[in-house]
Amino acid sequence: MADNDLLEPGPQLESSEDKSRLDELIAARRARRDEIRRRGVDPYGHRFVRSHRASDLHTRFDELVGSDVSVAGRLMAIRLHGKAAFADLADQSGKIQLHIRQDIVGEDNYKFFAELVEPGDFIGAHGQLFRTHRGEDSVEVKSFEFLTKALRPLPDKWHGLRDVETRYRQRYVDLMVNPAVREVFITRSRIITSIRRYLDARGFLEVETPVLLPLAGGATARPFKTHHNALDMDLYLRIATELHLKRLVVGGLERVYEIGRIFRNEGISTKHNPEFTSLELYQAYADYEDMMDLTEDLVAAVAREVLGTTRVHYQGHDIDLAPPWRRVTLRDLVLEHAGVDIYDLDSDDKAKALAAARDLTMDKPATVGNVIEELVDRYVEPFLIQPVFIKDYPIDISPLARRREDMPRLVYRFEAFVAGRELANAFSELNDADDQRQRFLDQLAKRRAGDEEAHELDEDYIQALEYGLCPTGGLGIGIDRLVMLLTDQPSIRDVILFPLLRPR
RNA sequence: GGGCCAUUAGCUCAGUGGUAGAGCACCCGCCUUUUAAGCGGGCUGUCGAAGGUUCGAUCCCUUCAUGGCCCA
Repeated sequence: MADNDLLEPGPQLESSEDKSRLDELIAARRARRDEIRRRGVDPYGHRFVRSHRASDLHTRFDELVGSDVSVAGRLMAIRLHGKAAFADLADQSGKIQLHIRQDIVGEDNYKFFAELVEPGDFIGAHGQLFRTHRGEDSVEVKSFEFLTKALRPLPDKWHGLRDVETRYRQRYVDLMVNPAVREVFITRSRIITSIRRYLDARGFLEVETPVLLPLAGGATARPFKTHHNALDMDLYLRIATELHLKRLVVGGLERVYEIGRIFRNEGISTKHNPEFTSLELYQAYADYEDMMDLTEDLVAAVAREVLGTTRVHYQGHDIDLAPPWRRVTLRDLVLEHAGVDIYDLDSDDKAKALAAARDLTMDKPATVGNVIEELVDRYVEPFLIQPVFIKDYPIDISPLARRREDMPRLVYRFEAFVAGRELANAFSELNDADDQRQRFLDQLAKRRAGDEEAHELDEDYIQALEYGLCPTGGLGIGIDRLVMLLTDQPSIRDVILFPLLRPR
């Protein structure tokens, strides 16, 4: 490369009267990119063969010191010292310091680096691993290749990017400058991999069921609506995978699961994003007690594999996910914390009276089930820090769960709570087609009474049950909440790469 | 849906009824083991948007936008 043709002073910019500071910074970087081209170097390189990742050079330093290594990444900082320079090179694994000496790389290359390479750019470097006087593992660069020019400046090297809105809107910037954020999403990926490994090892088959449906069922929620043009037909985005997965069990796939995106047309909060990821699994010949065993074992196994421990720290709480988890009936818990015996709530009128007496804020009709749920929200949830299974739910809020023979107003259903939040929901599946039809009809009645979230009647699902669904246990786990728990993140937006925001 | 808070340079943040500052980044110079490198010099703004009050508004008022927290 040529060593002449230095940049014009104050690179190329005449006046900045109608340009913002950012525009000037970008223009200056563009000018340096063009200068790189003039010197015969492609500012957008093609490939580079690495021998190691940055973190390898630290963890295997004793073994690698003195040998030649090749690393590539984004330059996060450059410290020029006259005829030598230090630079921090970041790849996904971490950072490694580069030392670039004019007497080693040559005057032309050194000038190229000092004048045209800046933080944000990608380079690949080759050289000998050593440790500086101050104890920093570094690569003494013998040669480097320019790989990609960054036209926009990086955020503050010390404070990083803090602005929450920018972090979500420009997650790529968040990821490049906030290593802890990167770590959360790497952990998220490992969690999901670990779940798959766990289930695959136990004979579960991963399947994919439709997202676009003529009717959205399987949960209590409002769906998103869309339209298919060729068929001129309204479609809904799924709000659960449940009904299709159980159809597969009817078909003879005895253990199935799906990890997939669910869409619910509801408010946004630190616990809710309109699209989120669920795990649902169904196991033939199992019941909800088996699902409890599976839930606690699965969560503990994932924690052990991903974190190396079942003891997690969540927002100031020390939580131990090791089985067995406490198992308690909903009745006992509500009695304990709210002083209400839900067995006495045998009519919607009584429920309504209780809601009024307790000043419960009901966003749904004050039915027995809804009032009990509200009692749990208000009086019980905040105390459920350690993992607990709450079992035996009211039938009217559990239209897909099998009825308890001994207490017909309850079903074989549990929810698992950890850190005050629902983590899992499971039941012994209702497999009596006629009972299921009646439950759907009851839901339709609720719909007519103004409950927009009540279930729709799914004729084809009933038909599937009529062919016979063997006794089956089913389980749903909110993946995002599990990730929040295992990464100690307070908001669901911190575990979703691109959370929904209003357009700018 | 309601309440509170925030929005100032590329980033992180101060600030005042009299037309705006710091650190980092950036630019110029010096510097061959630094690491928030250092030293010297320099540049940088639709103060979220629109109205209003005022001689004068980034500041006070209203509305709106976006985000955050809490409540529903």
